Amino acid sequence: MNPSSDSSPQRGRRYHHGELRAALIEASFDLLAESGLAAFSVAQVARRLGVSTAAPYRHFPDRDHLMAAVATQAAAELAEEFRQTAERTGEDPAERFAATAGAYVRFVGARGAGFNVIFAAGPRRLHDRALADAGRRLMNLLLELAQQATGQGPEASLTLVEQHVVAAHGYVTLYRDEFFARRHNGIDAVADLAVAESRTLLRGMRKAPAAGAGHS
Amino acid sequence: MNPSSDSSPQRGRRYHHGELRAALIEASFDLLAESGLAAFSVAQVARRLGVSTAAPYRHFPDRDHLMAAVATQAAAELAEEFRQTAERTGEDPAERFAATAGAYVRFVGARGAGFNVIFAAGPRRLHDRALADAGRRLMNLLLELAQQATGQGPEASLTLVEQHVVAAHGYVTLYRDEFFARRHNGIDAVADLAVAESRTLLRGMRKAPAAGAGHS
DNA sequence: GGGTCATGTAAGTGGGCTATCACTACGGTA
DNA sequence: TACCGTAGTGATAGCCCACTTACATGACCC
Repeated sequence: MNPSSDSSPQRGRRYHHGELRAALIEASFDLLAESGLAAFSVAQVARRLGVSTAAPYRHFPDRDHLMAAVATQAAAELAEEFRQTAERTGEDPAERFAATAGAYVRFVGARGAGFNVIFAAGPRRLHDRALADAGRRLMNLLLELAQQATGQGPEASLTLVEQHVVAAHGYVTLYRDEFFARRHNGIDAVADLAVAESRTLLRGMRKAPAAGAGHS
Repeated sequence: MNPSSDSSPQRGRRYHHGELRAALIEASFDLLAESGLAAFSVAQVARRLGVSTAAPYRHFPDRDHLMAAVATQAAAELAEEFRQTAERTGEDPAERFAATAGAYVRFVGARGAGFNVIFAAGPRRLHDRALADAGRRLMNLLLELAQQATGQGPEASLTLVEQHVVAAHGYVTLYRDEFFARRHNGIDAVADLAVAESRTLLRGMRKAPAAGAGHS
């Protein structure tokens, strides 16, 4: 009887997992994708890997440090996703920018982690340098794509990025809450809605580029 | 020693609270506003009222029924808020519609409950008639305002409502996650952003009214 | 004044969570 | 081959939660 056949671990690992740190982060993504941020727990992640609930604390001092590691990786993956999506989309800068909204929705659908995790309060309190840098790089990438789309400076483009991000994130969260249950089924349909919204935003902005928030 | 001076209850109530059901709903709003949906618990609500943790179960069979009552009231209050906001805003139907985005952000900031609560999975499983009706009325009101703003039929207007709602809700959630911490402080600034986004959406839609989600 | 019943309390059950502690298995190296 | 440090285990403390049960209170009605 090969021990690899009796339970969860692949390659017959028995006592030492070997790459538990990386496995914890990966399992965290799975848990987030399946159950959401509210249901996330260190114990669940450990159980999912078939390892004792104390094991994660060999690799992360506490829950927030694990979350920060997940968030940092999410930011990096998301940036790469945006880059590839823009590349794949073609030459039109407006379409390249809009396409990232769809990429965001699909990414969060598949990985469970988005801006809510990357900018979450817990990990943020740690002042984790790697996480802060990854978050900044992600936003800068979007800002760059937005500037190409608008042909305008960082100031006006930042407004567009915010609107874009907020809308995409709104679609994801309301999708998870089953707000769209009846009308649109499947993450791809919602991703298309987010892209459409981004296009609309850009059109509306071109029509009145000086529109800001400024009154009240 | 007057008993009214030793603890929380006003008017010297001792054993019977008298209007605990309504008080539980009201305290739930406070808790949601302060700590968010993830931190909501029946025990916290009870403690906040200075009442035993078993007391709520005299009025609600379980947690989800309390949440459903809160959600129903939130939907009704929100509808009233939208109506008053539109009224107060003036004659321009586009502005009347856009203004509801700001009202939504401010309402969720103050009361802690929005579409995430109204359409949450838990209460929805109860098939609560009052909640379902209140949610429908809320969406119909928005749809009506949107039709006046676009001058178009329900189909195209429904898309606008979705975009509008998603954006407003996105602003609220990312505001709570302190996404805007640096640039914009205060719920009013974020509310203005949501209004601006709604205006932009409407402009963009007028420019290309046939834009749907349709490709994938 | 006495009974009744809705509405409250105290105490407890069973469960999940974070995190710690003493201990153990194993891989690599002298 | 002996041993040592890394990376696991199991048990446990301390906390919070949802919900239940038996009992206490007091408002209202006769």
